[in-house]
Amino acid sequence: MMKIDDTTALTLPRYKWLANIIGTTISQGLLADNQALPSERELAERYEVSRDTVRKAVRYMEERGIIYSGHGRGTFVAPAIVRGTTRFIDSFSQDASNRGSVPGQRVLNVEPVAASMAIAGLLNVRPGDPLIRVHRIRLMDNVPVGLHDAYFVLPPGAKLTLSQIERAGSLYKLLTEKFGFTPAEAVENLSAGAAEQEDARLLGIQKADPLLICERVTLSDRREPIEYCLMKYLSSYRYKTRIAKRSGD
Amino acid sequence: MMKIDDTTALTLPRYKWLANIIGTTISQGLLADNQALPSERELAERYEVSRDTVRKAVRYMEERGIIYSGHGRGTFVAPAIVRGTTRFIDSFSQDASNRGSVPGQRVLNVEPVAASMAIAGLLNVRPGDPLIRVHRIRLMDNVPVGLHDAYFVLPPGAKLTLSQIERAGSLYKLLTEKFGFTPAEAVENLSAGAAEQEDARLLGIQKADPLLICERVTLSDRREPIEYCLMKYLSSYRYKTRIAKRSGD
DNA sequence: TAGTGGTCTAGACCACTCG
DNA sequence: GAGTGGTCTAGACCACTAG
Repeated sequence: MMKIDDTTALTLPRYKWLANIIGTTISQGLLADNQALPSERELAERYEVSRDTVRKAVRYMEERGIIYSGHGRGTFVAPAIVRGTTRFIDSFSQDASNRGSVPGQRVLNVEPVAASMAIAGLLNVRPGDPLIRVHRIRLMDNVPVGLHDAYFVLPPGAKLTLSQIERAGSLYKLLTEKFGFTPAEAVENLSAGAAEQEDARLLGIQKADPLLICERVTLSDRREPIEYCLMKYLSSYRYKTRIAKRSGD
Repeated sequence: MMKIDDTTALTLPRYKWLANIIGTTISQGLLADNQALPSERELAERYEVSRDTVRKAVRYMEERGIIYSGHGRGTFVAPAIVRGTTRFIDSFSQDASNRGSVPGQRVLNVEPVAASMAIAGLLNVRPGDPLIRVHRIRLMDNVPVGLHDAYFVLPPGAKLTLSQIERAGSLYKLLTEKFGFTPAEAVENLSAGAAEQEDARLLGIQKADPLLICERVTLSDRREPIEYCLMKYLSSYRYKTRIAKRSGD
C-alpha cells in the first residue's frame, strides 16, 4: 500500500483524487452514457485503495450528478442531460461557461446603506445597521441578461470601491480574499414578476415584461447570513437545476 | 452490541434510524439553531453504533439541510431558514404542506397523444410514438396556482382514466403502483414567461401576465427519461431551493 | 494541547439483480 | 449462484479549531 501516486495532487484526499481520474475519463467522452463502470472491488484493486475509499469517490460523484448506482446492478455514467446540472453558489459564471458564453458585468453602483427592516430580518442585523450594496447588470457575451442587487454584511470599516469590483473577475472571490467572506450554503426563492420602469430601462425591454425573480440568502460556513441578493432575469434566461431522489427516500 | 432498539423500524438501517432520532429531536424544537450536537464519538457510544455509522447518519442529514458540520469545530443544528428547503421530486405536495396549505388538483384532460419532435427528443422515443398526456390545474387551498402539462412514457397498453387520477391523491404514486414508474432524479429548467390567452383563462389572470415557467424531465432509477412536464405558476408562487457548497468545493 | 471532524484501512455480512 | 452495491465494525492516524 501507500505507493506514491505518480500524477496529481499529493495533498488531495485519495477519494477526490480517484473521483478526478474517473470524472476526467467521463468528461473526455471515453465512456458512453449509462455505461457501467468497473465494480467497486475492481476499482479498489486497480487503484490500490480500500473499497471504502472507492465508495467515497462514488458518493462524491453521485452528489455531483456525474454517475449513479443501483443496488445489485452496478455503477453507471449519468446521461448527458443530467451531467453538469448540479447548482453551486457561484452559479452565474458557471452557467455561462457551461453554455459556452462569456459572463460579464456592469457595476452600476457600490455604496454603504442602512439595512431596511426586511433585509435586516434576513441577515440577522438590526434595521439601520450598515450594509454594503452592490448593484450590477449581468451580461452574457456582452448582452444584458439580468440585474443583481446584493447587500453584504461585512466587517466594520470594510471598504469596497467600484473599480476594485470591476478589476476583479468574481465579486465573491474578491470578498473572500479581502474579508473573511466564506459562503457555504444558500437558500433561493424563485418566482415570476413584471419589469418595473427602471428594470425595463436597464435591460432594454418594455415595462411589465415578464422577469424571472430570484431572491437569495447566502450563509457562511458558520451559517451566519452574509448576503441578500435580489436578481431579475430576462425571460430568455434559463435557470437549470437537478433534483435527486424523492422525499420518502 | 446489537441491543434491540426499543422503538421504531427494525428493518431500517442503523444510520437512518439514528438520523430519525436526531432529526425528530430537532424538528420538535428541543435544540436551538446552530446549537452543537454531541461529538461523533459520544453519539457512537451513546447509541451503541460505530463512529462510521454515526458519520453516515450525519452525512444523511447534512444532505437534507438539517445539520452541518465544521472540521475541528463540531456538528450543529442548521438554522431554520435552510431547514426544509431541500427539493425533492414530489415537490408540489411537499411545498404545500410545508406552507401549511392543502395541495389539490383539477384534472382537465387525460389522453393518449403522439410524441412531438421536441418531446420525443427529450424522452428518447421517436416522434409519433405513443405518450399519455395529463393536463391539470394545481390548487393550493382550493385556489388555482399553476398548470401542469405532463407527458408520460408508459408500458404499451397502459390505460389511465380521469377518474383514476382524481381518486388517487398523488399521480406519481398511482403510476408507481400500477406501472413500473420509479422516478429517481429530475432535471428542471426555470424561466419567466407571459400568460397566453388560454393560461389566463384557466388561472383567472390577464393575458401577458408574468408566469414562472418550469420544464422538467424525470428519469427512472435506470436513468431512462419517463416524463416531461411543463409547469406554469402564478407570480405569487414561490419555488424554494437550497444550494450547497461552491463548485470548487 | 485536548477535542473535533476528515480520511483510510481490512474485513465481514446483508440485500439485491440477473442469467 | 455469482456478482454487485449497501451496511457495519474497530481501530488508526491526520487536519483543524479553540482555549
